[in-house]
Amino acid sequence: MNLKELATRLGLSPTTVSRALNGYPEVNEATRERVMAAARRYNYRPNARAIRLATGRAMAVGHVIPIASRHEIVNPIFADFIAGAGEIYSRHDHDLLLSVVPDEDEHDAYRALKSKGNVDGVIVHGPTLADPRIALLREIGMPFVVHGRASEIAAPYAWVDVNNRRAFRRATEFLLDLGHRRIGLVNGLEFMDFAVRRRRGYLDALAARGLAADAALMASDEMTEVSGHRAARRMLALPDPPTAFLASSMILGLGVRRAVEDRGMKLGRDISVVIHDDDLSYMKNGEDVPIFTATRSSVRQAGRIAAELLLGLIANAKDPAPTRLLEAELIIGQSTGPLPHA
Amino acid sequence: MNLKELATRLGLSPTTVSRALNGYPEVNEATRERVMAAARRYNYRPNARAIRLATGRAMAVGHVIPIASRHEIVNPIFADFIAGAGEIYSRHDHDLLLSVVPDEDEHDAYRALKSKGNVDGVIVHGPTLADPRIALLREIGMPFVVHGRASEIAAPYAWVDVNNRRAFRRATEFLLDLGHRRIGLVNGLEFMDFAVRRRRGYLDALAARGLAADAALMASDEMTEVSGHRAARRMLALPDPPTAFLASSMILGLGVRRAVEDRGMKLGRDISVVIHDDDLSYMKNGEDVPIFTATRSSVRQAGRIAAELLLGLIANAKDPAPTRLLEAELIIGQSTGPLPHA
DNA sequence: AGATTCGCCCAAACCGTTTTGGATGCTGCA
DNA sequence: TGCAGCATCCAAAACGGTTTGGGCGAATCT
Repeated sequence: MNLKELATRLGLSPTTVSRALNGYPEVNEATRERVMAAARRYNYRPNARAIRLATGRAMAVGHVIPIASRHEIVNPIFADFIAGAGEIYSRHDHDLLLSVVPDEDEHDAYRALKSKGNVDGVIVHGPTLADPRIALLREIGMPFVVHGRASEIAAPYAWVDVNNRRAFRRATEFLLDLGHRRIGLVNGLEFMDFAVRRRRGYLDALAARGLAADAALMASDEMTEVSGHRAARRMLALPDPPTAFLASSMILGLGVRRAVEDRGMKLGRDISVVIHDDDLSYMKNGEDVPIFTATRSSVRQAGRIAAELLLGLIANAKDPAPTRLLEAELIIGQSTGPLPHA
Repeated sequence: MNLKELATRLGLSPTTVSRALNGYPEVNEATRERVMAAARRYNYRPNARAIRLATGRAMAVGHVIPIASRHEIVNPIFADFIAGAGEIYSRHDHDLLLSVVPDEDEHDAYRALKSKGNVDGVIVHGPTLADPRIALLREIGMPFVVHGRASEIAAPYAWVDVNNRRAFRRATEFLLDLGHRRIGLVNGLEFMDFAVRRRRGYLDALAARGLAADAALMASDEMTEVSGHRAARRMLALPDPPTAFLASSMILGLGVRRAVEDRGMKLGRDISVVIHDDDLSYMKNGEDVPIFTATRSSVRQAGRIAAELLLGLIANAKDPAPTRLLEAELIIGQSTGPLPHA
């Protein structure tokens, strides 16, 4: 069942039927009803391929997820971010196109997306400090919103980000207030922008109290349970080990906890840990009382916001690039306590 | 730059250019070279929207991910499965369309996908025992591959699944061989097919040794850290607590571990735990020596296989439904040990 | 009453490809 | 020489919608 057939069945022209269905004003309300009814009756749904060709719009947005060829890690926050974004897309009748590409092919992927015309815009995930994708997308004229920021890029662009620096500054201050002086930072890879901001927040807090940073207490690696464990174990074996940790994710935090418990110590009593909690649906930080003290910011909500900004940008590309800075809340859980006196 | 313009620039008809680019034999090899060169030079890429309309194929496959409205949990294995599948799709020039829908709208979502024609086939995730989507998809004539199976559906359909029953039987036998007699099962929701099969495997092993199952030692809930913790805590508080656990996922296992350590016990010494390990990239089960003893099967690999089967099915829809049963390997880690004598 | 506007509808062009059904000229063979 | 066969190319018709640019009668204005 297509437009033409529906039109002949109704004794109308395709033009009128199209207009009736799309809510144009120049069609009699009675015939509109008639058309609507017939469409429902014959279960007519306009062919998406034809619409896309006719309108020149893809009615779709792309998410390119690069797979690093060395360490093939899929970002675990991805699922929740996409769930949030997808919610918005389907509400606006847009499709979500996922492109999984080896990271060396990423630029080609964006160019192809543009010239083949199968998306109207893209979300950029996991920006680095001077992420080259931003310049590329501007160059090829593809609307985009970055999830995160790229500190070293001055020109304006659209983004949604958590205030990572402030969050980690507050978290560090919280630990300092509890009396901790040796605080280990278990961070993500520091060519990622968010990781750099978090370290900066941590250093800010130390500096504000006149404390020197110790390179041995700062780890930067992939955000897996295993690497969290490795980093914490190393630090705990130091002659002057940390009494508290700051971990960049729940998963890293789980690794830290394992390292702590391997040494027969107890979280929240012997060792304090604060994590950043992305509020992942499958990785909830406890039920009523949080497992970990955490800086929390829902990545799903970030996905929703990013999607909304992008759709807005697609609708009128001339708008100035929108930005949105989300504040993380500090929630107190069972994993922190005052510095135990030795 | 489009076909027509490229054609006039070359002094050829669109027909010939199209054929040259698509490798049809009825075009002179010299002119083909010329066309190819020009296409590269002008960076011409055929418009995907037009191709789709002209060929009637969507060149895309859909993944519908239902969001349960009550518990809004995104399946954490999703990211890795999709990464695997996406790898195959991009190799075959297909797009991956993600549809995030509230689960009560899922049927509509499939129908819409079909009648709007924006995919050629779909992957069905997380089948239940008598999953209604299978009948629906067959009815509307949409090629599909199920990730998992639906035990109560007799008619043939395409699927990729792990041998969950055998995996859990082996895991249980492994614990029994270590001397454990009270083994707690921390399972997923048992309207999910995989969860039922796993319980069956567990029960098989018990029955084979003439052991009675104890309902108090079987939990079934969402697969989150928190619910793993809750289930294990409850069981450990029993008058006759388990000495070993079988957990349906790494994340559940982490919850179990927390419950064990909450009671001051040590994994692998006081309490044994075997998990099912989906080999998620961000949740590796240790590096050289596995953290958990586990039945392992890569969900990413399953994604690759499912994608390949689906593309095959799309290419010739008349083929009999392909199926693939993957065996999990049992890997021995640090989380299991002989029954400590009381 | 005649001119103008308005409400409603339609024919045809268009989007950018693929595909159908020839057309043309050259080669080879009887 | 005549004709079939082949290699190579092309015009035009799809694909299924949207959009442009009217057309036509009835209502409104002057």
